[in-house]
Amino acid sequence: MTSFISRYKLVLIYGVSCALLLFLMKWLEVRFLILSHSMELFIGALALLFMVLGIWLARKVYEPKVQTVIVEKTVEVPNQSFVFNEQEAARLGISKRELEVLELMSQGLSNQEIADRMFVSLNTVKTHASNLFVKLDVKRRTAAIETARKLNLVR
Amino acid sequence: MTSFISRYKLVLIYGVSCALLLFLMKWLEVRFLILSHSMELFIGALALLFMVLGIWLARKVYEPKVQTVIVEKTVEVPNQSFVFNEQEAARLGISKRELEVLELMSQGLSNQEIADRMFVSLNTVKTHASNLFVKLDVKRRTAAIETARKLNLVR
DNA sequence: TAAGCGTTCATACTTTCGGGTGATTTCAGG
DNA sequence: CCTGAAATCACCCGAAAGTATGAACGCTTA
Repeated sequence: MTSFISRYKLVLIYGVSCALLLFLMKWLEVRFLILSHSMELFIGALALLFMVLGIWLARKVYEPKVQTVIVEKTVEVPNQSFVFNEQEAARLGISKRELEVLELMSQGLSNQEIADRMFVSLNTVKTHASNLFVKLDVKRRTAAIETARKLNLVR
Repeated sequence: MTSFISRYKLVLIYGVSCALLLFLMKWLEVRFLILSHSMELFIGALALLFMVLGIWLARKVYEPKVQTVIVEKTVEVPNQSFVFNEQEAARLGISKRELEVLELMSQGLSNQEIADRMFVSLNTVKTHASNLFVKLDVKRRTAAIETARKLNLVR
Protein backbone atom coordinates (compact mmCIF):
# COMPACT_ATOMS: atom_id res chain seq x y z
CA MET A 1 0.00 0.00 0.00
CA THR A 2 2.57 2.54 1.10
CA SER A 3 4.93 1.40 -1.67
CA PHE A 4 2.30 2.33 -4.25
CA ILE A 5 1.91 5.81 -2.80
CA SER A 6 5.63 6.41 -2.71
CA ARG A 7 5.95 5.12 -6.26
CA TYR A 8 3.23 7.49 -7.47
CA LYS A 9 4.97 10.35 -5.69
CA LEU A 10 8.16 9.51 -7.52
CA VAL A 11 6.36 9.39 -10.87
CA LEU A 12 4.77 12.76 -10.20
CA ILE A 13 8.10 14.32 -9.28
CA TYR A 14 9.78 12.93 -12.37
CA GLY A 15 6.84 13.96 -14.54
CA VAL A 16 7.23 17.54 -13.40
CA SER A 17 10.98 17.27 -13.92
CA CYS A 18 10.42 16.05 -17.47
CA ALA A 19 8.11 18.98 -18.23
CA LEU A 20 10.70 21.42 -16.91
CA LEU A 21 13.39 19.69 -18.90
CA LEU A 22 11.30 19.94 -22.03
CA PHE A 23 11.00 23.69 -21.60
CA LEU A 24 14.76 23.84 -21.05
CA MET A 25 15.32 21.86 -24.22
CA LYS A 26 13.09 24.13 -26.23
CA TRP A 27 14.98 27.13 -24.99
CA LEU A 28 18.27 25.40 -25.77
CA GLU A 29 16.88 24.48 -29.20
CA VAL A 30 16.38 28.13 -30.02
CA ARG A 31 19.88 28.91 -28.78
CA PHE A 32 21.30 26.05 -30.76
CA LEU A 33 19.50 26.96 -33.98
CA ILE A 34 20.69 30.53 -33.65
CA LEU A 35 24.23 29.60 -32.80
CA SER A 36 25.15 26.73 -35.06
CA HIS A 37 22.07 25.21 -36.74
CA SER A 38 23.57 21.80 -36.09
CA MET A 39 20.32 19.92 -35.89
CA GLU A 40 21.86 16.47 -35.88
CA LEU A 41 23.90 17.14 -32.75
CA PHE A 42 20.90 18.63 -31.01
CA ILE A 43 18.70 15.65 -31.86
CA GLY A 44 21.34 13.25 -30.67
CA ALA A 45 21.91 15.08 -27.41
CA LEU A 46 18.19 15.30 -26.81
CA ALA A 47 17.72 11.60 -27.45
CA LEU A 48 20.66 10.66 -25.24
CA LEU A 49 19.52 12.97 -22.45
CA PHE A 50 16.02 11.60 -22.38
CA MET A 51 17.20 8.02 -22.65
CA VAL A 52 19.46 8.59 -19.65
CA LEU A 53 16.56 10.24 -17.89
CA GLY A 54 14.43 7.22 -18.73
CA ILE A 55 17.05 4.84 -17.40
CA TRP A 56 17.43 6.90 -14.27
CA LEU A 57 13.65 7.06 -13.79
CA ALA A 58 13.27 3.35 -14.32
CA ARG A 59 16.00 2.59 -11.81
CA LYS A 60 14.53 4.92 -9.22
CA VAL A 61 11.03 3.52 -9.69
CA TYR A 62 12.01 -0.12 -9.82
CA GLU A 63 14.53 -0.13 -7.01
CA PRO A 64 11.90 0.00 -4.25
CA LYS A 65 10.34 -3.03 -5.94
CA VAL A 66 13.62 -4.85 -5.56
CA GLN A 67 13.74 -4.13 -1.85
CA THR A 68 10.18 -5.34 -1.44
CA VAL A 69 11.08 -8.65 -3.03
CA ILE A 70 14.07 -9.03 -0.72
CA VAL A 71 11.90 -8.45 2.33
CA GLU A 72 9.51 -11.16 1.18
CA LYS A 73 12.40 -13.55 0.77
CA THR A 74 13.91 -12.86 4.16
CA VAL A 75 10.54 -13.41 5.79
CA GLU A 76 10.08 -16.58 3.84
CA VAL A 77 13.42 -18.17 4.64
CA PRO A 78 13.34 -18.49 8.46
CA ASN A 79 10.96 -21.42 8.11
CA GLN A 80 13.56 -23.82 9.44
CA SER A 81 10.85 -26.43 9.57
CA PHE A 82 11.54 -30.07 10.24
CA VAL A 83 11.61 -32.41 7.25
CA PHE A 84 11.25 -36.06 8.08
CA ASN A 85 14.16 -38.17 6.80
CA GLU A 86 12.28 -41.03 5.17
CA GLN A 87 15.42 -42.59 3.69
CA GLU A 88 17.06 -42.88 7.09
CA ALA A 89 13.95 -44.37 8.68
CA ALA A 90 13.72 -46.93 5.89
CA ARG A 91 17.44 -47.69 6.10
CA LEU A 92 17.18 -48.41 9.83
CA GLY A 93 13.99 -50.42 9.30
CA ILE A 94 11.91 -48.38 11.74
CA SER A 95 8.23 -49.29 11.56
CA LYS A 96 5.21 -46.99 11.83
CA ARG A 97 4.39 -47.79 15.43
CA GLU A 98 8.00 -47.55 16.47
CA LEU A 99 8.12 -44.12 14.90
CA GLU A 100 5.01 -43.07 16.81
CA VAL A 101 6.64 -44.20 20.04
CA LEU A 102 9.79 -42.33 19.12
CA GLU A 103 7.83 -39.18 18.41
CA LEU A 104 5.95 -39.27 21.73
CA MET A 105 9.14 -40.23 23.53
CA SER A 106 10.87 -37.12 22.18
CA GLN A 107 8.00 -35.05 23.53
CA GLY A 108 8.94 -36.15 27.02
CA LEU A 109 6.17 -38.67 27.63
CA SER A 110 6.63 -41.74 29.85
CA ASN A 111 6.01 -45.23 28.53
CA GLN A 112 2.69 -45.36 30.37
CA GLU A 113 1.56 -42.06 28.85
CA ILE A 114 2.60 -43.26 25.40
CA ALA A 115 0.67 -46.48 25.98
CA ASP A 116 -2.45 -44.51 26.92
CA ARG A 117 -2.18 -42.29 23.84
CA MET A 118 -1.61 -45.17 21.46
CA PHE A 119 -4.30 -47.34 23.09
CA VAL A 120 -1.91 -50.21 23.69
CA SER A 121 -0.47 -51.79 26.82
CA LEU A 122 2.63 -50.59 28.62
CA ASN A 123 4.39 -53.81 27.59
CA THR A 124 3.76 -53.09 23.92
CA VAL A 125 5.32 -49.66 24.24
CA LYS A 126 8.29 -51.23 26.00
CA THR A 127 8.71 -53.69 23.15
CA HIS A 128 8.57 -50.90 20.54
CA ALA A 129 11.03 -48.88 22.58
CA SER A 130 13.42 -51.81 22.92
CA ASN A 131 13.33 -52.44 19.19
CA LEU A 132 13.97 -48.74 18.60
CA PHE A 133 17.01 -48.76 20.88
CA VAL A 134 18.48 -51.67 18.95
CA LYS A 135 17.81 -50.02 15.59
CA LEU A 136 19.18 -46.66 16.71
CA ASP A 137 22.09 -48.38 18.48
CA VAL A 138 21.53 -46.67 21.82
CA LYS A 139 20.96 -47.78 25.42
CA ARG A 140 18.74 -45.00 26.78
CA ARG A 141 15.64 -43.14 25.62
CA THR A 142 17.42 -39.81 26.00
CA ALA A 143 20.18 -41.02 23.68
CA ALA A 144 17.52 -42.32 21.30
CA ILE A 145 15.97 -38.85 21.17
CA GLU A 146 19.36 -37.25 20.55
CA THR A 147 20.21 -39.68 17.75
CA ALA A 148 16.78 -39.45 16.19
CA ARG A 149 17.04 -35.67 16.15
CA LYS A 150 20.42 -35.78 14.47
CA LEU A 151 19.02 -38.12 11.81
CA ASN A 152 15.97 -35.88 11.29
CA LEU A 153 13.58 -38.58 12.40
CA VAL A 154 11.81 -36.38 14.93
CA ARG A 155 11.02 -32.70 15.28
CA MET B 1 29.09 -15.67 -15.69
CA THR B 2 26.33 -16.43 -18.17
CA SER B 3 24.28 -13.54 -16.82
CA PHE B 4 27.05 -11.11 -17.77
CA ILE B 5 27.20 -12.44 -21.32
CA SER B 6 23.45 -12.23 -21.77
CA ARG B 7 23.45 -8.74 -20.30
CA TYR B 8 26.14 -7.58 -22.73
CA LYS B 9 24.21 -9.16 -25.58
CA LEU B 10 21.16 -7.19 -24.55
CA VAL B 11 23.12 -3.94 -24.39
CA LEU B 12 24.56 -4.55 -27.83
CA ILE B 13 21.15 -5.26 -29.31
CA TYR B 14 19.68 -2.17 -27.71
CA GLY B 15 22.64 -0.08 -28.82
CA VAL B 16 22.09 -1.07 -32.42
CA SER B 17 18.37 -0.45 -31.97
CA CYS B 18 19.10 3.03 -30.69
CA ALA B 19 21.32 3.82 -33.67
CA LEU B 20 18.64 2.64 -36.08
CA LEU B 21 16.05 4.62 -34.20
CA LEU B 22 18.21 7.73 -34.45
CA PHE B 23 18.38 7.36 -38.21
CA LEU B 24 14.61 6.88 -38.29
CA MET B 25 14.15 9.99 -36.20
CA LYS B 26 16.34 12.05 -38.50
CA TRP B 27 14.40 10.87 -41.50
CA LEU B 28 11.14 11.66 -39.69
CA GLU B 29 12.59 15.03 -38.74
CA VAL B 30 13.03 15.92 -42.40
CA ARG B 31 9.53 14.69 -43.15
CA PHE B 32 8.18 16.65 -40.25
CA LEU B 33 9.95 19.84 -41.16
CA ILE B 34 8.70 19.59 -44.69
CA LEU B 35 5.17 18.69 -43.78
CA SER B 36 4.28 20.88 -40.86
CA HIS B 37 7.36 22.50 -39.35
CA SER B 38 5.89 21.74 -35.94
CA MET B 39 9.18 21.50 -34.10
CA GLU B 40 7.66 21.39 -30.65
CA LEU B 41 5.67 18.22 -31.36
CA PHE B 42 8.69 16.56 -32.89
CA ILE B 43 10.90 17.40 -29.93
CA GLY B 44 8.28 16.14 -27.51
CA ALA B 45 7.77 12.90 -29.41
CA LEU B 46 11.50 12.37 -29.66
CA ALA B 47 12.01 12.97 -25.96
CA LEU B 48 9.12 10.72 -25.01
CA LEU B 49 10.26 7.94 -27.33
CA PHE B 50 13.81 7.92 -26.04
CA MET B 51 12.69 8.15 -22.44
CA VAL B 52 10.45 5.12 -22.97
CA LEU B 53 13.34 3.38 -24.65
CA GLY B 54 15.55 4.26 -21.68
CA ILE B 55 12.99 2.92 -19.25
CA TRP B 56 12.59 -0.24 -21.29
CA LEU B 57 16.34 -0.71 -21.55
CA ALA B 58 16.85 -0.10 -17.84
CA ARG B 59 14.15 -2.62 -16.96
CA LYS B 60 15.60 -5.27 -19.24
CA VAL B 61 19.12 -4.75 -17.96
CA TYR B 62 18.31 -4.41 -14.29
CA GLU B 63 15.84 -7.26 -13.95
CA PRO B 64 18.50 -10.01 -13.88
CA LYS B 65 20.32 -8.00 -11.21
CA VAL B 66 17.21 -8.23 -9.05
CA GLN B 67 17.36 -12.01 -9.08
CA THR B 68 21.04 -11.96 -8.16
CA VAL B 69 20.28 -9.83 -5.12
CA ILE B 70 17.61 -12.28 -4.01
CA VAL B 71 20.05 -15.17 -4.26
CA GLU B 72 22.55 -13.36 -2.08
CA LYS B 73 19.89 -12.76 0.55
CA THR B 74 18.72 -16.35 0.63
CA VAL B 75 22.30 -17.53 1.06
CA GLU B 76 22.84 -15.08 3.88
CA VAL B 77 19.83 -16.01 5.97
CA PRO B 78 20.24 -19.72 6.87
CA ASN B 79 22.29 -18.99 9.98
CA GLN B 80 19.96 -20.99 12.22
CA SER B 81 22.47 -21.30 15.03
CA PHE B 82 21.52 -21.85 18.64
CA VAL B 83 21.58 -18.83 20.91
CA PHE B 84 21.43 -19.49 24.64
CA ASN B 85 18.47 -17.80 26.31
CA GLU B 86 20.13 -16.20 29.29
CA GLN B 87 17.03 -14.29 30.34
CA GLU B 88 14.98 -17.46 30.60
CA ALA B 89 17.69 -19.26 32.57
CA ALA B 90 17.89 -16.35 35.01
CA ARG B 91 14.10 -16.11 35.26
CA LEU B 92 13.84 -19.78 36.21
CA GLY B 93 16.78 -19.46 38.60
CA ILE B 94 18.80 -22.23 37.02
CA SER B 95 22.33 -22.39 38.40
CA LYS B 96 25.58 -23.12 36.55
CA ARG B 97 25.89 -26.73 37.67
CA GLU B 98 22.24 -27.41 36.98
CA LEU B 99 22.74 -26.06 33.49
CA GLU B 100 25.72 -28.35 32.99
CA VAL B 101 23.63 -31.31 34.07
CA LEU B 102 20.86 -30.20 31.71
CA GLU B 103 23.29 -29.90 28.84
CA LEU B 104 24.77 -33.36 29.34
CA MET B 105 21.30 -34.77 29.95
CA SER B 106 20.14 -33.47 26.57
CA GLN B 107 23.09 -35.24 24.98
CA GLY B 108 21.64 -38.55 26.12
CA LEU B 109 24.02 -39.25 29.00
CA SER B 110 22.97 -41.23 32.08
CA ASN B 111 23.22 -39.78 35.57
CA GLN B 112 26.31 -41.89 36.26
CA GLU B 113 28.01 -40.66 33.07
CA ILE B 114 27.16 -37.08 33.97
CA ALA B 115 28.56 -37.65 37.46
CA ASP B 116 31.82 -38.97 36.01
CA ARG B 117 32.18 -36.04 33.63
CA MET B 118 31.46 -33.45 36.29
CA PHE B 119 33.63 -35.19 38.89
CA VAL B 120 30.82 -35.37 41.42
CA SER B 121 28.84 -38.21 42.93
CA LEU B 122 25.77 -39.80 41.39
CA ASN B 123 23.70 -38.40 44.24
CA THR B 124 24.79 -34.87 43.45
CA VAL B 125 23.70 -35.26 39.85
CA LYS B 126 20.37 -36.59 41.06
CA THR B 127 19.96 -33.56 43.30
CA HIS B 128 20.75 -31.17 40.46
CA ALA B 129 18.37 -33.08 38.21
CA SER B 130 15.59 -32.97 40.79
CA ASN B 131 16.04 -29.22 41.25
CA LEU B 132 15.97 -28.81 37.47
CA PHE B 133 12.71 -30.73 37.18
CA VAL B 134 11.12 -28.47 39.78
CA LYS B 135 12.36 -25.33 38.04
CA LEU B 136 11.32 -26.52 34.60
CA ASP B 137 8.06 -27.86 36.02
CA VAL B 138 8.46 -31.37 34.62
CA LYS B 139 8.57 -34.90 36.02
CA ARG B 140 11.00 -36.66 33.68
CA ARG B 141 14.38 -35.95 32.12
CA THR B 142 12.94 -36.41 28.63
CA ALA B 143 10.34 -33.73 29.33
CA ALA B 144 13.06 -31.53 30.80
CA ILE B 145 15.03 -31.81 27.57
CA GLU B 146 11.94 -30.98 25.52
CA THR B 147 11.10 -27.94 27.65
CA ALA B 148 14.72 -26.76 27.77
CA ARG B 149 14.90 -26.96 23.98
CA LYS B 150 11.73 -24.93 23.57
CA LEU B 151 13.14 -22.28 25.90
CA ASN B 152 16.46 -22.22 24.04
CA LEU B 153 18.38 -23.38 27.08
CA VAL B 154 20.09 -26.21 25.27
CA ARG B 155 21.23 -26.87 21.71
C1' DT C 1 27.11 -12.14 62.07
C1' DA C 2 23.06 -14.37 60.63
C1' DA C 3 20.37 -15.57 56.67
C1' DG C 4 20.15 -17.26 52.09
C1' DC C 5 21.83 -19.70 48.16
C1' DG C 6 24.52 -22.93 45.62
C1' DT C 7 27.04 -27.00 45.75
C1' DT C 8 28.15 -31.18 47.52
C1' DC C 9 26.93 -35.74 49.33
C1' DA C 10 24.35 -39.37 51.85
C1' DT C 11 20.55 -42.82 52.99
C1' DA C 12 16.28 -44.84 52.09
C1' DC C 13 12.60 -45.63 49.28
C1' DT C 14 9.44 -45.81 45.04
C1' DT C 15 8.84 -45.68 40.27
C1' DT C 16 10.22 -46.14 35.71
C1' DC C 17 13.07 -48.02 32.34
C1' DG C 18 15.17 -51.53 29.73
C1' DG C 19 16.64 -56.48 28.67
C1' DG C 20 15.35 -61.11 27.93
C1' DT C 21 12.14 -64.35 26.57
C1' DG C 22 8.06 -66.13 24.70
C1' DA C 23 3.37 -66.07 22.74
C1' DT C 24 -0.51 -64.68 19.62
C1' DT C 25 -2.64 -62.43 15.68
C1' DT C 26 -2.77 -60.28 11.24
C1' DC C 27 -1.47 -59.58 6.80
C1' DA C 28 1.32 -59.26 2.60
C1' DG C 29 4.22 -61.90 -0.64
C1' DG C 30 6.71 -65.97 -2.58
C1' DC D 1 -0.60 -72.29 1.66
C1' DC D 2 3.30 -71.28 4.13
C1' DT D 3 6.59 -67.72 5.72
C1' DG D 4 8.08 -63.67 7.77
C1' DA D 5 7.47 -59.09 9.35
C1' DA D 6 4.78 -56.16 12.24
C1' DA D 7 2.08 -55.46 16.09
C1' DT D 8 0.29 -56.89 20.21
C1' DC D 9 0.82 -58.46 25.08
C1' DA D 10 2.76 -60.92 29.24
C1' DC D 11 6.17 -62.00 33.06
C1' DC D 12 10.45 -61.44 35.42
C1' DC D 13 14.44 -59.06 36.97
C1' DG D 14 18.02 -55.79 37.41
C1' DA D 15 19.42 -51.10 36.44
C1' DA D 16 18.46 -46.45 36.28
C1' DA D 17 15.79 -42.65 37.45
C1' DG D 18 13.43 -39.93 40.58
C1' DT D 19 11.59 -38.46 45.58
C1' DA D 20 12.24 -37.20 50.25
C1' DT D 21 14.99 -35.74 53.79
C1' DG D 22 18.94 -34.26 56.01
C1' DA D 23 23.46 -32.30 56.43
C1' DA D 24 27.85 -29.96 55.63
C1' DC D 25 30.62 -26.21 53.45
C1' DG D 26 31.63 -21.78 51.21
C1' DC D 27 30.23 -17.40 49.54
C1' DT D 28 27.47 -13.23 49.45
C1' DT D 29 24.52 -9.86 51.31
C1' DA D 30 21.56 -7.56 54.44
